[in-house]
Amino acid sequence: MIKLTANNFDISQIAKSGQCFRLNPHPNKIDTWQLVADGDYLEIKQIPGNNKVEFSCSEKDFNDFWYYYFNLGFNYQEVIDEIDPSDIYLTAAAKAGSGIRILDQDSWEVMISFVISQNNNIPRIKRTIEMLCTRLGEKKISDNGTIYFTFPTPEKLSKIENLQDVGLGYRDKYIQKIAELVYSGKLSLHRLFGLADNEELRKQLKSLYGIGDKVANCIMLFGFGRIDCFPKDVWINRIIAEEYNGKFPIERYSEYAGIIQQYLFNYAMNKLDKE
DNA sequence: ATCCAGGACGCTC
DNA sequence: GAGCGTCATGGA
Repeated sequence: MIKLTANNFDISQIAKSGQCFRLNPHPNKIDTWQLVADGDYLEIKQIPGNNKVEFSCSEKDFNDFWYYYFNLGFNYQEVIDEIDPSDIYLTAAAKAGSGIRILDQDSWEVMISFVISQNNNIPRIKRTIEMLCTRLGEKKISDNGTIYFTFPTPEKLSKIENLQDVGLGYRDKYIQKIAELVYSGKLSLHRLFGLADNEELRKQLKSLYGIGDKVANCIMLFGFGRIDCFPKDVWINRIIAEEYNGKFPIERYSEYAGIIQQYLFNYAMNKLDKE
């Protein structure tokens, strides 16, 4: 078990920020969340009253993996401090989401998860993904005896005939095609990682059946570490229309636009501190 | 019951 | 290139 002091780290805010779908409150442990990621299971406990956090993993696993997964080397306060103080809405949003971090998630899982997310709501996205994992993932048992299911592999998803009864709706054909491309080797996520140019990566993601501009940006932000991507979903578009007269000054925050996007999205969707 | 959801596709024009 | 209807499904 690892215990540390972490600034700008609030696991509850991260869980509710809509960037990941398999991070949920533990059903019977107080102040504790459970996470399945990259085939592993982790419990995160947020100690109330200070900024200490406990991770249920070895020091080696923390140093080799979870430290990067939770983006702990990045100073989020510097981002918050650079927000235009005259921007009342964004200032409030950043305050309400000051514990959010952009998780460095597995690109395959992010790709499929955000294809599922289109024209969908978060509770149902979570339920669908959980069903997908339970039926097609690998069953494992954590060190503390918790049973969990890993995210299904490209091979599994490409070989299943009846994906529709997992609750994917019309998106089943998108998922199946992408899974086939990855499983066959025609699409290499490793090769995509090598594309340093955002425009080129975005173009290649959007060439896939079922991935448009918004989903491509989410995949880049959450699965490829491109924190300068700014996905525009219905919530963001609504905020820009209602709070910014149709024009948000994203160029001011271009290097870390994805973080700003998360503050805005989280604030609006969770209706924080708004009368 | 009706509207909506971390939208994309395919068809017009 | 912009403007529409359509696409499953269930949460609120």
